[in-house]
Parts: sequence; structure tokens; C-alpha cells
Amino acid sequence: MDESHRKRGASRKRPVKARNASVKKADYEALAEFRYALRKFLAFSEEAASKAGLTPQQHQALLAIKGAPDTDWLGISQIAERLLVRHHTAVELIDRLVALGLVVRMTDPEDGRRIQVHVTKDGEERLRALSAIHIEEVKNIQPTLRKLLKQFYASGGE
Amino acid sequence: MDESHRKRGASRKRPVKARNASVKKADYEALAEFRYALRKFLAFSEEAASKAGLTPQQHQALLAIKGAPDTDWLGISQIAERLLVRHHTAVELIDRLVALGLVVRMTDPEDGRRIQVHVTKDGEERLRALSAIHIEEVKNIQPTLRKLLKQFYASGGE
DNA sequence: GAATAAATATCGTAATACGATATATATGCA
DNA sequence: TGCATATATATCGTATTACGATATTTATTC
Repeated sequence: MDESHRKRGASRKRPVKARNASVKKADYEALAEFRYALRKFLAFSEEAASKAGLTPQQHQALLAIKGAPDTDWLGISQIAERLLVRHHTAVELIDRLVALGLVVRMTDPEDGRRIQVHVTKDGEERLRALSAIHIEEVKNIQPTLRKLLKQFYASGGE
Repeated sequence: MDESHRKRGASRKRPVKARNASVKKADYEALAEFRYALRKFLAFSEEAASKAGLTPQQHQALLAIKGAPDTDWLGISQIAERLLVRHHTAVELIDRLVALGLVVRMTDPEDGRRIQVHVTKDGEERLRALSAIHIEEVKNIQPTLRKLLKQFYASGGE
């Protein structure tokens, strides 16, 4: 729809910003490959979590808590932030993790509204096993990912 | 569950593969950060697709088709493969895209069982706009992603 | 100490991926 | 040729889960 604009742009010495004027076959291929790689990694992660008896979100919640800088617990809202979901979604998620005995709720002594979500011994063990194989996997896919990212250096711009 | 094995391994001069023996705080943080970055990118993508009137999966289906090497169409099964979903999930997904007028079904002249899913003019335009901003975004997050990946070079091993 | 804000919780709903199953076409082989 | 089996796509009912709307509890402010 911007063909005419491109033409006008092309009449200048240098087009200001070609934007979506030219997205080439190679660009689609690069994006598609990149997304496929991400999906593969995410699928690997889901499979691993599933084998450990966890849903992907449960795994990510545990990781968010143990991966928090400085502390070993998080509040509901902070978990929601890190997981990019709404507060009440985090509430429900934590409900299920509590039911599984993988986290516990403790009211914050300094603010009665807030609760601290702590990972239990059992939760920590499962997360540790999962994390170990994830580190391996990230190492494995790193070269592929780097190669795919590199394709975008010269892409799409003009 | 493999604690005993670890113990036995630890009695050797050098543990063969410490695996999940030691996953440190920094490892959890690195994994958590990495996943957060992926979520952010995926959220950006969802938002962009949504603004274009598409679900994330619809966007990915269009991208998979136009991003297929050598051809400009794909069969249902191939779409399912690239999207890592079951065949019938892809069928339903394509149903919705057909309803939106973004793709069309054409029976393959060489195999009556197979159908070719082609992207329409309208579908292509939407995908082009989406792809342009995605290329921009990937360029933007590249440095962050590379930095995060780098953290895994020395991680978790032993 | 009443009003407002912040954190967490509850409930009903909608979207979608899935398993089980069905249909249509192709292929192999006696 | 014709039947058995395989492959590709389609249909239907179900379960999971994230969400919006709303409620409850505790803090804060003036």
C-alpha cells in the first residue's frame, strides 16, 4: 500500500526510512526460522517441566522466585510482573503450586497486605533438576540462535 | 532421585558430569532473566499482532507460509509441524484465517488429499507490516539477548 | 478515624489446543 | 482389478487457564 511512497522515496538520494516498503522473502524466512527456534526451545522446556510434573507456568513461577535478585521470595504482584500476567492469574497459579506443596504463603511481617511466596524444599529440588537441563539446552542452541540473530543485521532496513 | 549416583560420582578424582549437583543463585538469575526477555519479546509480538487484528497463532501461521523456503504455500500438516501443534489444531487455525479472508484453501492438483494454503493479498499486507516492525524489534533486543546468552558459557557445568 | 490506595482473593466466562473419531484420497500388492 | 493400509484433512466434545469484574483485607494520609 505504500508502493507510491516508496517510489517517491526512491527518487531522493537516500530514502529516509523504507520501513515496511520492502520485506523480502529472505526476511520472512529469517523471521520464521527465528520463531521456530524459539518455539522449539519453549517446547523443550514444556516437555521437561511436564516430565517433572509441572505446567510451564508453574515452572516459570518457581524460576522467577528463585531467580529474583537479592531475595528468595516474591509477592504475588511481583510474580505477576515477571510472568507478564495479571495479579489474579498469579494468585491462581500460586494456589496450584501451594496445593502441590512446592511453595508456601507467608504473610509479610512488615506489610500485612503482602504475602511472601517461598519455594519449599521439594519445589527447590524440582527446579534445580529442571534448571540444570535448561542450562545444557541453552548452551546447545546458542550457536543456532546467534546465527539466526546475525541474519537481522542487514535485514529489512531499506 | 539420583542423589546416590551423584555421591558415587563425587568420589572420583573429577566428577564425570556434575549435572544438577550445583545450580547456583546466579544460574537461576540468568535463566529467569533469559526467560523474561523471551516473554517480553513474545508479548511485544502478541501486542503487534493484536493491533493488526490477528491472534499470535494466526500471525505465526501466515509467517510460516510466507517464510517457507522455495514455495509460497504450505499444507495443513506442514503448518502444524512449523507451529508445533497437532494437525487438527492447524485445521481450526486455518478455518479462522479463511474466515478472515487472509488465506485460501486450494486442493493440490497433484494429490487430492492435500490442500495448499495460500496467503491472500490482504493477508500478505498485514504480514508485511507486522514483519517490518518485528525486524526492528529483533534488532533492538539483539544486544540484550546476546549478553544474556553469554552468561551461560561458564554456567552450571560443575 | 474516615477516605483513599494497595495487595491479594473469588467467580464466571471465553478462547483454544487437545484426544478421539470420521471422511476422503492415494498407494501397495495379490 | 480390488481390497487393505496409509496419509491428509476435518469434526466434535472437553479441559485448561488467563482474563474482566468484583470483593476483601490491610496501609497510609491528612
